[in-house]
Amino acid sequence: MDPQSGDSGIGSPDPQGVPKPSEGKSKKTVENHLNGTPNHVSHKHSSSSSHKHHHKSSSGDKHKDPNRHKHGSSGEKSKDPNRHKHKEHSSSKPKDPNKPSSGSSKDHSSKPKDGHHSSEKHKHSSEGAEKHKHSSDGTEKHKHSSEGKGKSSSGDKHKERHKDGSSKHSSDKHRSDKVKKEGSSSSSKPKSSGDVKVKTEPGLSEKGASPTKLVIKKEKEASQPVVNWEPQDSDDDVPLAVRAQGEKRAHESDSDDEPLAARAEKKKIKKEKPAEAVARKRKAESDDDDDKPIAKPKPKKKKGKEEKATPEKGKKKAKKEEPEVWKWWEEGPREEGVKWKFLEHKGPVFAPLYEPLPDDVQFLYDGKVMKLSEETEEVAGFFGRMLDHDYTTKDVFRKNFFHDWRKVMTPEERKVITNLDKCDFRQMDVYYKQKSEERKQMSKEEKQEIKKKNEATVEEYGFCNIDGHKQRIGNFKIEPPGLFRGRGDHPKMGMLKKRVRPEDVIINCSKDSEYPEAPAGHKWKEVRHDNSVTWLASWSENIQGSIKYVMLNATSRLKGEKDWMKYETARKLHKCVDRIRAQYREEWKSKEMRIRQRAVALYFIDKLALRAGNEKDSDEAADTVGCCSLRVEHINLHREHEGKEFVVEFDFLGKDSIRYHNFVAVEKKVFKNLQLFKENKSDGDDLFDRLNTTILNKHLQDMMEGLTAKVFRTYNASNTLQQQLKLLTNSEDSVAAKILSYNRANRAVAILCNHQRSVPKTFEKSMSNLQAKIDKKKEDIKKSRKEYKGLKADYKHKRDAKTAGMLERKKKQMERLEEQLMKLEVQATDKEENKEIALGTSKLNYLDPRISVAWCKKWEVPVEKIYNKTQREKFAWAIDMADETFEF
DNA sequence: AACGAGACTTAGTAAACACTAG
DNA sequence: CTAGTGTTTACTAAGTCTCGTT
Repeated sequence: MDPQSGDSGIGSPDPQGVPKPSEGKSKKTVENHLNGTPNHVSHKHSSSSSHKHHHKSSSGDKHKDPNRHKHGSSGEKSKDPNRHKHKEHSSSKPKDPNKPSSGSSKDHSSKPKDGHHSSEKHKHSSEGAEKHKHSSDGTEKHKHSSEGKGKSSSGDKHKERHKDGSSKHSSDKHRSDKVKKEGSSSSSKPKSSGDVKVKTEPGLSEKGASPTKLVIKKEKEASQPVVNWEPQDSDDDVPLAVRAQGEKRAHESDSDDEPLAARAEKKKIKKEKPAEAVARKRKAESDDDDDKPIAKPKPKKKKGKEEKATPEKGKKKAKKEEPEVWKWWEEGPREEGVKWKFLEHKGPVFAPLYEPLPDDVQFLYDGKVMKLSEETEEVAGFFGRMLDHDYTTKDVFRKNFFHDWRKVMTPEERKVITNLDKCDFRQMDVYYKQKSEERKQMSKEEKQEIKKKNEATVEEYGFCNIDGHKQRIGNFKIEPPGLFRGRGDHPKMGMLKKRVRPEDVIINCSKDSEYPEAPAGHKWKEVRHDNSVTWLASWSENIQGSIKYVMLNATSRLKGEKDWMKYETARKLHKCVDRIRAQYREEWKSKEMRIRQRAVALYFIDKLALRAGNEKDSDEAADTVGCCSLRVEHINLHREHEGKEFVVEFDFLGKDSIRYHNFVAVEKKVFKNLQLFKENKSDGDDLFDRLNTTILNKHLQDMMEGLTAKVFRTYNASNTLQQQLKLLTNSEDSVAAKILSYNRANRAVAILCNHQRSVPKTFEKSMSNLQAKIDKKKEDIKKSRKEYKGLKADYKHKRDAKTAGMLERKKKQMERLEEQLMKLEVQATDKEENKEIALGTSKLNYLDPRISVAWCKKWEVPVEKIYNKTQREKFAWAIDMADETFEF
């Protein structure tokens, strides 16, 4: 049946072990989601850990390796024969479609198979032929190989990709895995392989892991020092700083003239999108009339009034934030394409200006003190403050940084400073560390004061008035300057992220609102009134040239409504997924290569919850892929693996350079198709050369309105949660045990979606603390039990009321202790299972909150146990509308 | 079709904060 | 109250997908 066999699959995981992939056994095959999932985990994690180790070891623990995922790539980069095929490779291995990776062969145990493939291919002569033909014509895509030198063609593309030639991982990574596997196989992640987490392995897994994690580290720090809008500047410094908020009205400013209407006009043309349709379906009854009114509140209004939207809640007012509770979900649909009718805000808050270093903090060049100009010093400080980060030792990072740093130097400085190796930033590093230490040591009062100031800033800039309601803005602070640190092996790491000025910022608000005022002495780049978009301000960033936006917070109606629609679309898919699955299975047999590729890719997206995989430019970002952009080197075919037939091994870096490594048993037709897709191609060539996300999404759109590749992730994630909850929840369990079940269901989803996290730095420690607590509790119980026995014996003799009372009390105590013990144990299990899996992402972005709310209501688990305050705010709509009968 | 800009969602980590045990 | 921990929030990079152009 269905590939997914999800159902069955689902069931399979045993309640407890569910998450645990440990049992990868049979299920894996089937399942997909569930079982399959687990697999990933194991692999992935393990792998990851291994990688990590790498780093760590190599790089030195402390710093985290910026590239965590990169695997050993960092320095060595060994060239992975395979990967780069572009260039040299091409020549080298031109043809061997099958085993392109000669070198790697060892890694790919599958080699033999390849041979098969070829033969097979012949078999499917028809197909083969077709393919060839395509290839020939398919020039567009670099088709490769077809002819001998195909390589070259392919080469080009790839070339560009990894320009540096360093290939990343592939081989390395494999290697590492292997190692790990062999070595401590178990240790890594247990999962699928059946072993259960062997945590024990101190060597690799644990230790390694944690450090590894660290490795990750990010670029963030760069900006850090920045600080917040703290006290100091408050008023003066600030030209940029917004605080000036004066009183005057800038509005008249410029462009505004364009009639709002006009703008709206142009945009609105679009047709309604699915989501919208859904939307409307929801509450047909309510009409928009009411919103209308709100819409054009008078310009001035300000906060006070907003509450009114929902009369009822107005009450608490004074107290905390707004009375909130504006039940926007009970209102009728908005006019489509129009995101707001009225929008007023105070504009973004800029990063504080640079504060020059005190004179005693010096920069040395070639051992000699050198006074830098302000800007040069500022940029030097960005580098200096991250000195203990591993990436300041990376060539790419250093090179990019130095290049950009020189650009801000004065001619004289540029003349002198020609070698980064001769720069000594250590005093800056020390200085900034000291400053942050001081901040930590501040007295309570001082901290209090800062906090107050921050709150005032939030109160002033953190909210906007949209259609008469006061709503929180998500990111009203503009990103401070610093050194860019992309994730993974990013070609631009170390580049200078420039300071954003008001002149770079476009403000979006109602024409009839009070316009935000640019900081004193500055002007906005533009003030526009586009109500077809949701952003309040935007600017373009200098590293990738992309646009950054100031948008509303997740609790806002704009975001909430969209989120709700997202789940409605997924539920819609639920209704026709069988049909879609049947179709793509049928298409595996299609005569047309492009149809088969599309069908196989869709199968992966559905079964494994892979991301769509848009194409990306390798000069601009790390080399990562998704389903449609998988390359030949990312999958290995194993006719047989660990007792299963037709196993596809995935090993690639996905979003954020997180590794995805999984062994998946697939159906024979899929396997055969993959062999064909790989034929005559070498590493670096696209696996699905006749497919891209546009084609795929277009096809999906035809099958269901509003359907795109990512809907499958949402659907499978939510569906898995619902099924797992059904499976794992025991009515007799205590609330704590039920929560564990919930977390396990959540975990199954996180594994499916490959949501990883680094092992918390303090994991080992906190785990052993927990264990100690458990041991102690056990001791207590033993003691208590003994005492109880003693009392009992006593009572036998005395039979007096007093002893009876004591006996009773003792008994109660024992029970209490046992319960506490159980709770601790549950906690320990949960923690261990969650070591390197991040539940947050799926909870926040993939799981229909109504499923969780319904579950809570059904089992009488307080929602607070599942969602914290922020989450409850974000999912207020679901909490309010779902009852225990909700079905996804 | 291929591109590129634009808009918005999804993602993991570090900083900030809250909480607890000592 | 302090230090150590666990949790939440801030931050911003990295995806997806749409749309208008060429």
